[in-house]
Amino acid sequence: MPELPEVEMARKVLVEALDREIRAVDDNDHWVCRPHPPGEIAQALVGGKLTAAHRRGKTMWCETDTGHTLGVHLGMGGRVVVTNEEGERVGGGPERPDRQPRKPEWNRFTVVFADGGEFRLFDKRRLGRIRLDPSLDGLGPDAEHLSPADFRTRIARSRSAVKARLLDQSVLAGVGNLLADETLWRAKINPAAPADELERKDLDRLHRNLEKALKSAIAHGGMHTGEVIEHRHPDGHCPRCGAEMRHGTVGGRSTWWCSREQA
DNA sequence: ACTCGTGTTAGCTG
DNA sequence: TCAGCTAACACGAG
Repeated sequence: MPELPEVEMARKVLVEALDREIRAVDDNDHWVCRPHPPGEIAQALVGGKLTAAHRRGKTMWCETDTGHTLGVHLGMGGRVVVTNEEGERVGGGPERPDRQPRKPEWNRFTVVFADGGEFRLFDKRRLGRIRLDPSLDGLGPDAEHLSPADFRTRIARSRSAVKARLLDQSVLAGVGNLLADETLWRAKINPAAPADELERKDLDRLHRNLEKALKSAIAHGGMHTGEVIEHRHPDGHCPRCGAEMRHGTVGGRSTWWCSREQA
């Protein structure tokens, strides 16, 4: 689920976990908490507090008053859950009903506060990740705050497909598969076009449409609200011109584009 | 029954 | 050095 817009919503939930004394931590999921052995994250956090919640791209991290930072990544389908002393969810919108019964083992990481509330990483697929003192080296600047000039030089620095450049988190942080397709569709650029062959006007148009797509997704509650997203399927048609949508693999990911406008 | 997928990363290959 | 592929994670959807 999560791309930059969804992760920003998760960060706001995480704010509800700040300034509460940490009584216990369950860090026993060795995959989600790798490379930390069980107990290592707990030892670093218990007795302290989370003091700030940050985000760059899809990566979140909390400052603490114990000298550590706590990295939180949602992977493909992770969710941040924060509860109050009554065990009620806080910080999110209206709680959407779960289709399937929620299995306790899908809580991959838990921080228990002295007030009885909790912060949990809920993640069925186990693709999320919790790390102590994560390095942000190698993570590009946030996709939301990038100058046109910086965007142009970063994207066009390689001959890879332009979609692969958008997805590369070291180039810019926050663009996932759906946002990449939405942005390229809005800009009418073929996803497989070599990035270093794009003209300046194409790169600037791509940047403007990335900002528009991001702004729209954040305002409407996530990438699923993108204009072309619902047309990414066989028999789908371009919502602008009506031409057939094409499908293929670009940058190693499933990709849909308009056969006429993004030829 | 079987394939695909909103993400990341280490390891391998040409 | 760069670019592309694969496996691993584990579940839901079609």
